[in-house]
Amino acid sequence: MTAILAINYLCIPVMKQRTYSKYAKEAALLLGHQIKLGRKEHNWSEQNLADRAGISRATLQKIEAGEMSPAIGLVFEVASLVGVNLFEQDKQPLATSIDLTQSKILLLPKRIRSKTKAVDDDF
Amino acid sequence: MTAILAINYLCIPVMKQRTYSKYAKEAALLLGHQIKLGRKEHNWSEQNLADRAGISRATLQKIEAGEMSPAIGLVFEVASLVGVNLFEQDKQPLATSIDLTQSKILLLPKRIRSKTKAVDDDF
DNA sequence: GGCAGATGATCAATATAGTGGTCATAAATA
DNA sequence: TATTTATGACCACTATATTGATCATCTGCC
Repeated sequence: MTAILAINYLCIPVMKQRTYSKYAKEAALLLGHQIKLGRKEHNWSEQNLADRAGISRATLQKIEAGEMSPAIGLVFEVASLVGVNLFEQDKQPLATSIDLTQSKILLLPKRIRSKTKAVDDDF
Repeated sequence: MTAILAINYLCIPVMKQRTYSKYAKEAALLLGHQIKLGRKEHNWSEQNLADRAGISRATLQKIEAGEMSPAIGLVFEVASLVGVNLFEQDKQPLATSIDLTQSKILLLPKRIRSKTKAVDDDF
């Protein structure tokens, strides 16, 4: 019994332990904090906002804590509910920026051909 | 044989079919397009960028397509790799904005008490 | 034209996120 | 102060994301 539990504990949870850049972690943390602030400004409890977004309170807590695991759709949905501005560049509607970016993509070649063979072509 | 397949198709995949606001969907789409643009400007192939980020090419394709399911940590990590500016407000380092937001949160009451009992206290 | 590499798409297997539930504790209101 | 509600934290279960692989089809480059 104890042996089996030990085996489970030691062997089963082989996690990948992904790492993130400092910038990515800070961005998620900032977004989470802004959402928490926005929620409080609306005078909404965690449960209230979670219901509005159609997610569980546990997930909302992860989002507000700036964790990296929640789905980006859930995070953006909550952010939009509390009025956090994603991409507030130039006060344009997002659709305009989408078109602009898309047109820039179309100017570039459809496929990228790497001249070298390795993965270290930046310096 | 055919009957079993029909049962599987009709009954097993009972999806929740989550809905998202237009704003959230547009934000994800814009971010995905900006990442794709950034990747091409670096002359990186999908596989190349996926390797740098430590994710699979399939996941990167979802991210660039602006899908809502990828984890926010993966999206932000890829965005930082290609140089997309999350939260470019005021050219401040993100840490400064984090502190600023945190201090605003601390000014508000620690717990929110809703006066009404229902979920419709906004108008 | 020919080809090596890039992209689009799909799948089964597995890792992990999301949920509903619960508990203890903190703190706003009466 | 008493009470009611919000928050923080945890758990097992289920749904879903992520992976690695594969295949077909394109496309930049020689």
